[in-house]
Amino acid sequence: MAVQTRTLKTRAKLIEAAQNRINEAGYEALRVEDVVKDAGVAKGTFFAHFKDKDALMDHLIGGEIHAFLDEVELMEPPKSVDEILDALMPSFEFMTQERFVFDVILRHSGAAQNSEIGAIAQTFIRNGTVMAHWLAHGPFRKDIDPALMADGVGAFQIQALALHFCTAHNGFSIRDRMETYLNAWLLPKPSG
Amino acid sequence: MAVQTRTLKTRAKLIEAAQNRINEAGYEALRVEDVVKDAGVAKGTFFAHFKDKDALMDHLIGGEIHAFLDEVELMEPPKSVDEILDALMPSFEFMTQERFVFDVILRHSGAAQNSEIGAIAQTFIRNGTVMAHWLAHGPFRKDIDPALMADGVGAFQIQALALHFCTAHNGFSIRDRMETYLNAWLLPKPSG
DNA sequence: CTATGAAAGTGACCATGGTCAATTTATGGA
DNA sequence: TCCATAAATTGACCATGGTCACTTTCATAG
Repeated sequence: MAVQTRTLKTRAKLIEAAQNRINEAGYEALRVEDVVKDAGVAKGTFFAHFKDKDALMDHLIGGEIHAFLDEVELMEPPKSVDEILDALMPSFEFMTQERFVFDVILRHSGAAQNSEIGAIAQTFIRNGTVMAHWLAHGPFRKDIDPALMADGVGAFQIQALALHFCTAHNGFSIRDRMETYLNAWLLPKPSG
Repeated sequence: MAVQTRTLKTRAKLIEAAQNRINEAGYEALRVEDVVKDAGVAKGTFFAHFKDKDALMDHLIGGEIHAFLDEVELMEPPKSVDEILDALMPSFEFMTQERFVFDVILRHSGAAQNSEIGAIAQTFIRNGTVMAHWLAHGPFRKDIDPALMADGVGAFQIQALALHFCTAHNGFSIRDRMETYLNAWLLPKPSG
């Protein structure tokens, strides 16, 4: 049997309720119990729709990041590290709004450990694709595969975000740190 | 008043009980209730010694990693990417034994968000120090600060470990992936 | 040796995510 | 229209991490 309209409606109610709560009080404060109460369904229903609370978080946070990527994909390939940073900063802002959000992203960035790939993991893949295309067409090092370059940008992204939450490493903004990383990664000058 | 002997004994009992359980059934299966039962103390006592379960994990996992670093610090500075990998692999093995372990490490790698720095975060700092020293004295690129190089190695480490748990990225071993990363990061050849 | 205040320890209790046997609702065929 | 089956939903219940008012133990001043 195909999925019923009812199912889609319930799912929509759950997601809307969750989003509303998050808009009010942030991601960390979200409680499954509140969501099902607002959505007017039983607790068990929630878990029929989402494997666990984290799956909902993956869906919602992944959705936000996908929206940023929609913007990013419309851009011209950047011609400098600075232009790359301009493109990345909006999503960085989102990812650092709450430590909790970044933790969810971290947990899910390496893709689902088992089953199918989640929304956040998808954004990383999508990000890699866009980035590889950009890097292949920009004024950057040519000695390595653009996919590898993109992979590295992803790694430095995580690093910069992680250090942002680290009390020992303040004083540098994420953008400044990323700029240092990307210059060293994309524009190495080992001879000079 | 100074800390009492009693305190140290209780703490030791808790840690020993936890370590035994972990040796039996792994990190993920650890239950606070089991630990306090084995240690012969009340649940509340556990939380008087550790802020939360994660703090115990940080202590135990951080301890293991510190032991690897003890070995690493005795080594001669490596003369190639391959030798760096030889030095890193043992701890990689430990970090990938359980997805759960890697998640704990990820959560704590960026140092404590608030209060004082945890054991795992310390290992990252220590690792950075050793690595910077190595890189400064090895046949690697000279156009950037060794500390920055070390920082990058850390970022690629996380990336390689994360991808190891990603079903979409199998076929490459961690070591192979790290080798690719480190060659591109430490020995760039943008001209050729 | 005893009183006293601080440190350590206790366990009933709470918060919250997650499960599952039972129930209700939808769908398609006879 | 009615039945059989699958899908969807329910909510009591469980697992487990974490809290806190209270009790016990310790160290030291007098």
